[in-house]
Amino acid sequence: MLLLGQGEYELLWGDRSRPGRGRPSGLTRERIVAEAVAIADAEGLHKVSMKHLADRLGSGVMSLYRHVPGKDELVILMYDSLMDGPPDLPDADTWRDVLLHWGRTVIGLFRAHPWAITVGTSARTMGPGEAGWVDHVLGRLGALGLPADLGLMAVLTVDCFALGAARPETGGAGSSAEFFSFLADPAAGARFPHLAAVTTASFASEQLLEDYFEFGLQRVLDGLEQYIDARA
Amino acid sequence: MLLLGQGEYELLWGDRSRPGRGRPSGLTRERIVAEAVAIADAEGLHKVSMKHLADRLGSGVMSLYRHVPGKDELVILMYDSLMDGPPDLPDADTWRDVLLHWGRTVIGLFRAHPWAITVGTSARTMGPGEAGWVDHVLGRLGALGLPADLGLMAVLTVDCFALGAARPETGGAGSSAEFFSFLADPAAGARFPHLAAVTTASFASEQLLEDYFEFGLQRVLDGLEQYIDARA
DNA sequence: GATCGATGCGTATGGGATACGCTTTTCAGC
DNA sequence: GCTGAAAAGCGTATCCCATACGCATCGATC
Repeated sequence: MLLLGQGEYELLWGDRSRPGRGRPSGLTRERIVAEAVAIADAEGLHKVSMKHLADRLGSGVMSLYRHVPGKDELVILMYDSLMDGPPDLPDADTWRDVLLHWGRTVIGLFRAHPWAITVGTSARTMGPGEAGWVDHVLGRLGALGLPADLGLMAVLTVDCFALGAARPETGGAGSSAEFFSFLADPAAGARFPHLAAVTTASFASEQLLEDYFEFGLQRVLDGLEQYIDARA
Repeated sequence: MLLLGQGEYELLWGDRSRPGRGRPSGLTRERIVAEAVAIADAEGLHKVSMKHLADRLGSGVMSLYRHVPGKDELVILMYDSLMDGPPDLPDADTWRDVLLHWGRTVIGLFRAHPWAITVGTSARTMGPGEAGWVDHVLGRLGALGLPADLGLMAVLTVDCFALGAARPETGGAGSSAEFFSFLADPAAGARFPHLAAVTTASFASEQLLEDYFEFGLQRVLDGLEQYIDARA
């Protein structure tokens, strides 16, 4: 099936129904996208080449282009496919807990698929998967009494924070020590006195640095709560 | 000058002094990096190719490799070079205002150099430029009475939010309308009822959606303030 | 069974990164 | 000044990648 519009909207939301005529396809967009995600998860996004992908699928390279307009579009579809189906959110009694679980789910997604971080920071059009996820949380938040427009702002805020905190390094252990490894050089300590002082102090409370996502998330929720309470 | 270690640490922090011997270089790493940044700013990161860059510099392609180990490393250097010199922060009387300006400065950087967003979400080692910026804010925060370790956590939190909010689309006008354009289709409205309800409501308070960075930043600062006050 | 329309895919093209090795240039030490 | 070590500059060749084009193939509809 050929895509007519070249915009992302057409790509993500366009009519994908097949006219009855013509040869039915063995390859499907879904298979292609799923395999590409598998490669990206296992070997990194830079290993997702049309050739490698076609080999895995047992097809010719150019066959892929019957189902996907190009490489860039494939990556966009890969991203949206990660959010196919509702997000796995535990039950909660307060909107604050819903947002807490939402934040953890979002960062969990990016930690499981680090290649998606890049896509998330550049996507321009919301796809059906992402729309489904957002719709789902908004439903939960609404049911717990959070006004609609505030709910959207809250979700966007938590989203932004989670996305920004999701740097690949965050996932690994001992990352902060590595991040600040340059301070081992005494000259660097003199060049960056405040930073050196701070990190020396902070290595005592190492926990904080390692868990800065949880720390920040709680702060974000505190801030949202304060704003929403003031509104009520 | 050839780089021995292939790690980012060596790249960013390694000894770059030149032994007296040998031909002095016309090209310098600084010139190369600066030109690459100029290309990325004007034409996008994907237009920064070794060939294009060499042409601009009036040199041969392979000459670049005498000063930079490879393309990936060049991009890392480009990123860090954006933070060469102290950040431009207005004077402020409270640590809250310092953090507010910090957040705006950081997102301003990413809005001015959208290609840097991708790098920021993947960088693993802090370079001298970034260290200088962080050291600078920490100095300001410390002078206004914020304890050192809390300052670092606060800066990291604001950083994460700014980075996550810095999607390229954020800069443009009318982006939220485009982002939700799929809701124009009545079928989508039925499929995503909560989202449809919310956005219909939200388009009344369009301001909020367009300025969600400012909104979120204030919430983050509220949350940090609450936590820090409770500590004191 | 003829036809139309879609699929599968081989080949060719143009670009990109970079390994290798040769040439050129400079300065340290004589 | 001369000489040679050391570093810079860079042309060539190689390999990988995305993708335009066109042809062969296949199935459902008529």
